[in-house]
Amino acid sequence: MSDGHGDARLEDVVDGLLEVANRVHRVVCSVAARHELTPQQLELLRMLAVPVSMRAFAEELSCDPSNVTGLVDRAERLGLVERVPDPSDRRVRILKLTTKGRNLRSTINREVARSLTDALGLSTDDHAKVMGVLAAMTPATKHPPTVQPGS
Amino acid sequence: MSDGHGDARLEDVVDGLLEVANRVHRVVCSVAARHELTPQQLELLRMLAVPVSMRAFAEELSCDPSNVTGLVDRAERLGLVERVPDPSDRRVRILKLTTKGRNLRSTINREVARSLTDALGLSTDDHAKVMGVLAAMTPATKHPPTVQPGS
DNA sequence: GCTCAACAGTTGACTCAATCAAGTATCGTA
DNA sequence: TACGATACTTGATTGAGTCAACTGTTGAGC
Repeated sequence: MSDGHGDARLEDVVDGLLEVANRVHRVVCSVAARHELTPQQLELLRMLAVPVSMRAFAEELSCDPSNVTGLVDRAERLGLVERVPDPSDRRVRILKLTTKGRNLRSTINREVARSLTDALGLSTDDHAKVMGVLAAMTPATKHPPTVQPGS
Repeated sequence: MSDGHGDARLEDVVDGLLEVANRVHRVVCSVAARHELTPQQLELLRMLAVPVSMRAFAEELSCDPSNVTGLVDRAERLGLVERVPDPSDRRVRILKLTTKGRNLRSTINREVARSLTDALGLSTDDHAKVMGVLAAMTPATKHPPTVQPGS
């Protein structure tokens, strides 16, 4: 009976956030499983909208570069990504989705959106309200591409 | 420039949700790491407010029971939980936090709350609004104890 | 031009998480 | 008492993640 949530306790907010994060994660896992991917491979697909170096990818994931090697090895074996040598620096490998990877990415993004709204019971009316709250939560983490379309 | 979020696109809502879930996860990982725990061990501590059987715990996690065996083995080795035989059914092991586990649980809950509000930039004023949205997202997943206090 | 430190990525060893299949012990019931 | 179902464990296997040590490449100083 949360009629007036004016008395929202911190503990409840925290529990709610962890609960929602949990549900989101399960949705991601189930969509991934449907395509015989691991959640990390799904995440990799989602993040590779734009090609990046292994290095940059490891930083986005805030994980060890050697972890990315393994991730990409497996994704490459599935034909989803490729390592393209960077002509301007022969140390660097650029990660790029293959055609198969791009197609799967679109499919998955659609399915995640659908499953997520479904699992969280988000009506279209809620979107604006949710976005308001989400926007307030993501202050400085907006990373717009910052790539020069020219070059 | 999200001035008017009346035109919130589904894609943005999904991205926002995944982003927030991601941040929440990182907060959990960092608090866990601070206490030399894995995120799963932290989750175990959080979930064991009330003792449950291995079986029930596996179901809450929706994972294989054998996974719980490993999880609990490691947590037990750290002195955080114990397996208590259920006198009414000798097949069953009840998972219970030790004193050390309970103490660590309180500490961690406090730290998660603090780090979470910090990482998401949640002012106290936001709590009510956030709770409103969260409550709307968690329709049927409220699992109140359902235990008979009388027994 | 040559040297050397810094950097990008990989490898190997290791731990944890997770799944599955098969096993042991216990329970309930016919 | 015998048997199927249940609770948990074990062993094998895969993926994810870390760390330390390695290979190649780059770039700056000399």
